Amino acid sequence: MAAPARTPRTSWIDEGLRALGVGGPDAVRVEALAQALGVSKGGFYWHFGGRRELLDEMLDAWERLGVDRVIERVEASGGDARTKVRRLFGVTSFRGDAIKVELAIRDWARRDRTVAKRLKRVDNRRMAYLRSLFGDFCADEEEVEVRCMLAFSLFIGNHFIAADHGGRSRVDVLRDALSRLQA
Amino acid sequence: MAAPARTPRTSWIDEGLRALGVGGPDAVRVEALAQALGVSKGGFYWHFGGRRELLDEMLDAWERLGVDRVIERVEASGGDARTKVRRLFGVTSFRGDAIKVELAIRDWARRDRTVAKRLKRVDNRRMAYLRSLFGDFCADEEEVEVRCMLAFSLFIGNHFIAADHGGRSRVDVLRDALSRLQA
Amino acid sequence: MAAPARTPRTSWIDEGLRALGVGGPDAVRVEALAQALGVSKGGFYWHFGGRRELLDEMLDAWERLGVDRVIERVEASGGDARTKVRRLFGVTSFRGDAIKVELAIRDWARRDRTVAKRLKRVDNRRMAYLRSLFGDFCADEEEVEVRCMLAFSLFIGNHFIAADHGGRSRVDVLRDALSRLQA
Amino acid sequence: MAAPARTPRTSWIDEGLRALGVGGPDAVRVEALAQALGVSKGGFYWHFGGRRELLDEMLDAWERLGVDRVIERVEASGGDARTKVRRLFGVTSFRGDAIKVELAIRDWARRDRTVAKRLKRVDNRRMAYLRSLFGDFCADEEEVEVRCMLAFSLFIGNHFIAADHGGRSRVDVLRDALSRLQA
DNA sequence: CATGAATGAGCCTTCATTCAT
DNA sequence: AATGAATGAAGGCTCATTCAT
Repeated sequence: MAAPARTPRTSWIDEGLRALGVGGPDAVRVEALAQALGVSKGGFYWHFGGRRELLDEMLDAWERLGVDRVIERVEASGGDARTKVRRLFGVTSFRGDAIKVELAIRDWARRDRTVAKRLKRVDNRRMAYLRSLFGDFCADEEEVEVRCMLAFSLFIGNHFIAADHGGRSRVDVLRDALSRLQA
Repeated sequence: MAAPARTPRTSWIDEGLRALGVGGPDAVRVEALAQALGVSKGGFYWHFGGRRELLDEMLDAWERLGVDRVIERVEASGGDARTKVRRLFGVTSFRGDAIKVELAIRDWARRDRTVAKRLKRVDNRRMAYLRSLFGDFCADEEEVEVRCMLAFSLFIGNHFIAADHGGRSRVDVLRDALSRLQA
Repeated sequence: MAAPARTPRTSWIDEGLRALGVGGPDAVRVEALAQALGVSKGGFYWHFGGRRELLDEMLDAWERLGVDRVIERVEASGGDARTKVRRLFGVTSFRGDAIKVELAIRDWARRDRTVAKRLKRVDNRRMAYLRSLFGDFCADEEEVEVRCMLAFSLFIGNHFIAADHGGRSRVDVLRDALSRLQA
Repeated sequence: MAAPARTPRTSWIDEGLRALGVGGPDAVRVEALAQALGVSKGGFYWHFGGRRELLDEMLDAWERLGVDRVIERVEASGGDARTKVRRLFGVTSFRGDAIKVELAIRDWARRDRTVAKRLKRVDNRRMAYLRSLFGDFCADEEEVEVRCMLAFSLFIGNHFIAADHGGRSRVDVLRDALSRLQA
C-alpha cells in the first residue's frame, strides 16, 4: 500500500478555496498556500502544473460539492416543498466558509469567461431545483420563475448588502421575506 | 486663474473607478492607470500620497455620486412612489460602468473593513429612501422592510446570478418581480 | 537637455554580449547582468520588455557591427586584395571578446531558428566580401569559392579545435595556411 | 547473473549525449532525461552521484567512441592514404547526431576547463592520425601541418558557417576543397 | 505637472538534490 | 532500482514607490 501523500492534492485545493473565499482569486497565491500548509512552495509543482491548474480544480471541487451535495442533503431529510425551501436556505454548505467561496466565485465570474461558464452551469441546475420546489405549491409558471429569482437573489444578494434594519435583525427580515415568497 | 491641470486628480479617480469595475481593487494599479491615461506614473504621486489614497478618494467619489445624485434624479422627474421605484431601478447610474463599480465595491467590502463601513453608510441611506418610497403605498412597517430588502437584493443579486429563465429574458423576469413587490 | 540615462540600454546590450561570449545564451541572465552593472534587476524592465527583447537587440548590435564596421575598417586602410585578406583576419573586431561573441552566436544558431536566419544573412554578406577579395587574384570562380570556404572555415573552426602543432605555434600554422590560400 | 538493469547507466549517458547535441550542456537536465527515458528522476541518483558525474561519463563515452572507433573503422576498410582521408570525412560517426555532440562539446570546451583538457587530448590524437595520412603523400612536414589544420578546420568549421554558395551546394564545395588539400 | 530611471519586494516557475519507502 | 514527495536556490517578471530633473 502506498503511503498517503504527505500533502495531498486536496490539501492544496482546500486551502486554495479558503484563500479564495477570504481574498478572491488574486489571493490564491502558491506561496501563501504553501506557508499556510507548512510546506515549501516548490512542492506545489509536484501536484499541479501551475497556478491555473489549481484554480481549475478548485472550481471543479466547488462545482461538485456546491450542487449535488446540497440537493442531496435537502432531499434526504424529507418534508414538503416549503420545508425543503426553508432547509435549502439554511443548509450548512451555505454558511461560513462555503458561502464566502460562493460569493467570491460569483464576483470572479464577472471578469473571467471560464468561471462565468461554470457558474451558469451551476446556477441553471440550482434554479431547476428551486423551480421544482416552488412549482409544488405554486401553479403559475411565470409566478414560479419570479419567486425563484427573488429567492435566489435574496439568498445571494443579502451578503452584498450592508444595510441595517432598524430594530430588526437581518436574519429576521430574511425569514419574513422567504415566508412571503412561499405564501 | 491657474490653467487647468493637464491630468487632474479626477482623471485618476475616474480611471481608477473604471479599473475597479472591470477588475476589482487589485486591478487598480498605478501603472495601468497611467498607461490608460497616456501619462507616466510619476505624475500620480504629485496628486496622491500613494495607492491607498487614490482608493479612498475613489470611494469618496462613489459615495457622493452613488446616493445623492441618484435620489436627486429620481425625485426630479416627479410622479408617485411606484413610478419612482420603477425609475430608481432603471436609473442610468446603475447601468453599464456604474453598476460594475457598485458590484466591485460590494465584493471588496467583504474583505476590507474600511470599505465595509462606507458601504454600510451608503446602503443605510439607500434603504432609508427605499423605505420612504415603499412606505408610501404600503402601511405595514415590517412588510415595507421585507419588500425593500427583496427589491434591493434583487437589484444587486441578479448581477451575481448566471441562470437562464427558459423562454423568458432576465429583464422580463426582473420587471415582473419588481411589479409584484409593488402590489 | 536630458541627462544621459544612468544605465543606458547599450550598457545592458554590451554586458549581455559579454555574458553571451563567456557563457552562451543561457548565461545571459537579467539578474547576472544587473549585478555586473551594479544596478538592481528591476531596472532592466524599464529598458526592455523582457529577456527575449534584450537577446534580439544584442543580435541586432552584433549584426550591425560584425559586418559593416569590419569591412569599412579593412577597406579604409587600402592596399591590394591579398593585403586586405590578411588584414581581415587580423582585424580587432575578431579578437578577444568579439570573437567569443562570434563563436557563441554560431553555436546558438544551431538550436535557434531566428538566430540561424540572422547568421545566414551575416555570413552571406561576409562571403560576398571574401569572394570579391579572392576573385581579385584568382580567376577561376569555383576555385574562388573553395578558397573562401577554406579561409572562412579556418577562421572560425580553428577556435573550436584544441590540437597542438608540435614545435610550431597555432598562429604560425594559421599564417602559413592563409598564405597557401593566397598563392 | 543479475537481471539487466531496467534503466542502465548507459541509457542515461546516451540520452544525455542526445540532449547535449540538441541543446548544449545546459540542456542536459536530469529531469528532462528522466522524462525522455520514461522513468522518474529518482533513479538517476542510484546510478550517478549527481549531474556533474553524468556529464563526466558522457565525455568519457564520447572520448572512447569519438577517436578509436573512428580510426578503427577507417583503417579496417583499407585503401591508400587519400582514400582514407576521404573516408574519414564521411564516416558515420561524424554525421547526424554524432556531429551535433561533437560541435556541442567544442563549444562547451570554450567555457569549461575540464572539457577543454579532454578536447585537447582527443584533438591531438585526431591530428596525429591526420598527419600520418597526409604525410603519406606529402613530404614537407610544415606543409602537412597546414593541410591537416585546413582539413580539420573545414571539417568542424563548416558546421558553424551558414553561407550559401551561389549555384553550388555546400557538399560540393566541401568535396572540392578536400580534393585540393590532397593534391 | 510630469518624465525617465531605478529600487525592492513579491510572485510564479524550474530544477538539482534529498529522503523515505 | 525506482517512485512519490518535498526542499531550496535560482531566475523571470510585475509593480508600488522614490527621486532627480
